[in-house]
Amino acid sequence: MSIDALTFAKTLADETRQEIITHLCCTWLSVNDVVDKLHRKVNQPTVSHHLKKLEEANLVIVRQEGRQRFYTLNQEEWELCCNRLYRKGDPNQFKNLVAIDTIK
Amino acid sequence: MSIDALTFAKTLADETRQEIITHLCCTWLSVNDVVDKLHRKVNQPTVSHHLKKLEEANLVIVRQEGRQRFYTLNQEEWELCCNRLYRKGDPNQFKNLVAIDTIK
DNA sequence: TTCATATATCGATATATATCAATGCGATTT
DNA sequence: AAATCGCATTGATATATATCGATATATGAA
Repeated sequence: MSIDALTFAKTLADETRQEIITHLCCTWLSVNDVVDKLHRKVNQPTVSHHLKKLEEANLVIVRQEGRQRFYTLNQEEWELCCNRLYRKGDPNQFKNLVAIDTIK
Repeated sequence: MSIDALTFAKTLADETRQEIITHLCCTWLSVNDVVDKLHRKVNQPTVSHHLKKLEEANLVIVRQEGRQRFYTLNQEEWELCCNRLYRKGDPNQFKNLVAIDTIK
């Protein structure tokens, strides 16, 4: 099930999470990899917190391997959410805002 | 000048504002019109607050008429922001996240 | 001028959440 | 078994902001 536009927006509404997303496109990174990518501006628990939020929003996929957890962007979900925000020429495009959690 | 992805997300990350947006597509509404559309779930100062946020994000256009102010969705800006979040098949699409305020 | 209307602003409050240090927990290594 | 590593969770704190009542302001009406 796909998340609604409000959850999508709330998940994106944080600078650290946006930065994390930019690093998770087309790659699998462990939690500590992400911490490094952020140049240690934030600590590991903070990264864990954000990854959890992203996972709850279905915007990342997780793969456990030994004692590491690898994350990558869920591009399908990303595309779904973005397309729901805007479809060119569709007069009903804004009906999908706010309270849509019944899609797919 | 167009807003960056973080401002866009933060502006959308509120249920009341999303509801307001759905009512401002293709119509001009006064502040009190919006209050009515929201079935008075929130009061006029709250609506004023949200409209100001939307105006600061360049997501609405304002037209003053007498003692009323009419708002409508800025569809160009909306399209710009959405397209910046996702462009199918563009491997660089996520470079536009986080800190883009230099566009146009 | 006085009154009413439309909206913005202010001050206060409540709620959400980002962040970190400390710690817990499971998996691997020695 | 003991130590270590990777990550999650917890508890505490700080900050952001949504909301409202009260009030200010500006415009139009009487």
